[in-house]
Amino acid sequence: MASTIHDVARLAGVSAGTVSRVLNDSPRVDPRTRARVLQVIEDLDFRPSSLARRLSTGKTRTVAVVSPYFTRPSVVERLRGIAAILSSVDYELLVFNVETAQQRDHALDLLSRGSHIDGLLLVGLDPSDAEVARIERAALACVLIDASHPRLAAIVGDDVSGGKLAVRHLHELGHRRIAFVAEMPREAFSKPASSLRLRGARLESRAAGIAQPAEYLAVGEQGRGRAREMVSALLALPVPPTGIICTSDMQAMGALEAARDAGRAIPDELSIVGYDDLDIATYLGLTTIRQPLFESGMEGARILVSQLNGAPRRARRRRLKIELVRRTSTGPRPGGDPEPA
Amino acid sequence: MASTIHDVARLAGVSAGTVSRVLNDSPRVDPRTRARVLQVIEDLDFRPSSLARRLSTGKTRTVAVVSPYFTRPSVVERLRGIAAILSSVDYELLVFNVETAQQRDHALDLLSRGSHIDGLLLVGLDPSDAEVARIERAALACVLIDASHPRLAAIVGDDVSGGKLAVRHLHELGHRRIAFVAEMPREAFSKPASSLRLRGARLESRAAGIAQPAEYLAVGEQGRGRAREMVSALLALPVPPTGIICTSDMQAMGALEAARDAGRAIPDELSIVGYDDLDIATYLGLTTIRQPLFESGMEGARILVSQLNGAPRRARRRRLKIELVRRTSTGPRPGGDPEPA
DNA sequence: TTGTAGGCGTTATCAC
DNA sequence: GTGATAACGCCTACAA
Repeated sequence: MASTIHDVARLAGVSAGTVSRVLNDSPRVDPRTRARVLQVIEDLDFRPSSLARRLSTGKTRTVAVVSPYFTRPSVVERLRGIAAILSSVDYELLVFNVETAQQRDHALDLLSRGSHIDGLLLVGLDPSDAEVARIERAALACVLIDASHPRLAAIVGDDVSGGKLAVRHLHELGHRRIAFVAEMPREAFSKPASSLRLRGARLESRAAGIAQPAEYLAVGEQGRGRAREMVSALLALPVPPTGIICTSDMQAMGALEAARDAGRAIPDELSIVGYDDLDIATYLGLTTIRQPLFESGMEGARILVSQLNGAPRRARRRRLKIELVRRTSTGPRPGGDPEPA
Repeated sequence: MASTIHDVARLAGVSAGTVSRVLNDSPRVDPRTRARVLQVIEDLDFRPSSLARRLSTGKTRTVAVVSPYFTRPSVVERLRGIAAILSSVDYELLVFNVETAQQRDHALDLLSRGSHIDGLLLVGLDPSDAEVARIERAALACVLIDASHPRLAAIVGDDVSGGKLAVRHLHELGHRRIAFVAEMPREAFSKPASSLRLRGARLESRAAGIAQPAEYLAVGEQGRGRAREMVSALLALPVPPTGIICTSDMQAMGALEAARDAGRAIPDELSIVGYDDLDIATYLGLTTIRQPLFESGMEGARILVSQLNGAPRRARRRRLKIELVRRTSTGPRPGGDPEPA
């Protein structure tokens, strides 16, 4: 049905090779033949089969991105950055959403062997050594976003600093009773950024001489619902925290709900800090740690493309800047005067 | 570098054809040869090149989805439904995010000719007759989601009914001064669902004898920010509306912000209705029209796959049920007693 | 400048 | 059952 390069050749009275040269605008072709060929191409509405071309050249101009829960707002934003870059340089984008360990393995296996992609972008997903070995064997370019591995290039947020920033902010506002709400997905696809943020928070707490009682640490599945439960429990404590630091904005939303449930005024009775600075954060007036999600996607894609263009595949770790965005969900510690430790 | 079917053949002492038969588990192959071949495949960690296979069979097991603004929450949810079905039947998913008319044309052109996909899913995007012709010529299966065309299968929400439902709800609560906030994207990719919802709303208004002054209709770009502006203007009117119907939850968020800005209590002084029932709607307590986004994606993908499996490609329009979800953003008309028209 | 021939890695149609 | 052989549609030496 669809016409081939041979049809064009025949109608233009040239050989298939010549048509191919026109297609790839090789310099060595007579202007008049070129014109003739182009005319026939136009008439036939002919487009070369990208499949055949790929097989022949070994280049697919396709990259795959695999990510757990690609539906999460933070991931979507990264995906958007990736798509923006790729479409600008005319690469196609294959997406794999993985929600179970099995899907994860399947996708990675498929991609590192099927040889129908040039590059791989892993977001929020730490590959195993064996997987990295296969990726290298397949000569695939690969960049990690919000994940890491010693042999691969990676884009990460500065999560430890982010955690520190959050604590410092509350500390400066006079808070001494600070609780943490962290996420620990059921399926651990990566050493969660969450734990790094938590680590930063604890480091800063220690440095500032803030006590960290065990009951002030709540860890649970990601998402608003679970966070709401956990924060409700925190607020029901005999000595509840005056500040709560969440490792994501979604969790912070849950915290806001819990505060509302418990009748705690924000920020007069309770301060809440989120992480990500999603779009809704401005709506919520949420004080949060902003990390450049869109940019992380762009940057990861850029590096991948440069590797695809022949740049050396160094295992460099690029750490993106974060910053605290102060809004109205945080305020001075209730009570007025400093609290005895 | 990577091994081919011939390497396997050689090492197993058979012909490539036989290896191929083993790969596609054809019945007519001696159990012992099969075992031998499988062993070699294992040893070599061999996987057939999907590219070569595709070229040879003409089937790619890949479908593309193209959508404007695939980053919008409602689209993401649909995408998730699509991905769920496709991965379950082992199809790969190529995504095209289009944000300009040019990208849109480019994507459609590319896909309908490159012949490297089996099917096409268009979400929120009405193809032109010419485009449909090309799609048919390329023998591509194609299903529309939240869009329509006389010659293609489509999944749509019952937008007209949704608009009616919203008006009926406010009417029953006693409201007589009802304003509409609709979205009109800068680039019109499809006859926006928004306008259908609006139509339903107007029909119901007329039926209920509700006046529809021109100043009660605000149309602007999608998104929270613009809606906030438009609603602020509505609230500043000499005779402001007591109820506002938005054609999306994002706009409803903007409306809530505007109400907050203007110091209007929700729902005591102002009722607001959204559309979509996004995840945040529960957080906001937003009364809204729920449409099954995830299901629409699944259903669209299902139909596409069935077509790919040989089902007839009928241009059937499947209309998904919607329902009103009542929450706390709507209440009785302020003032108590009925208003003189 | 252009044509020819071989190859990319499979599958499919024949014979044997 | 299994092995040649010819597609699939393009690219790219190598020749001419």
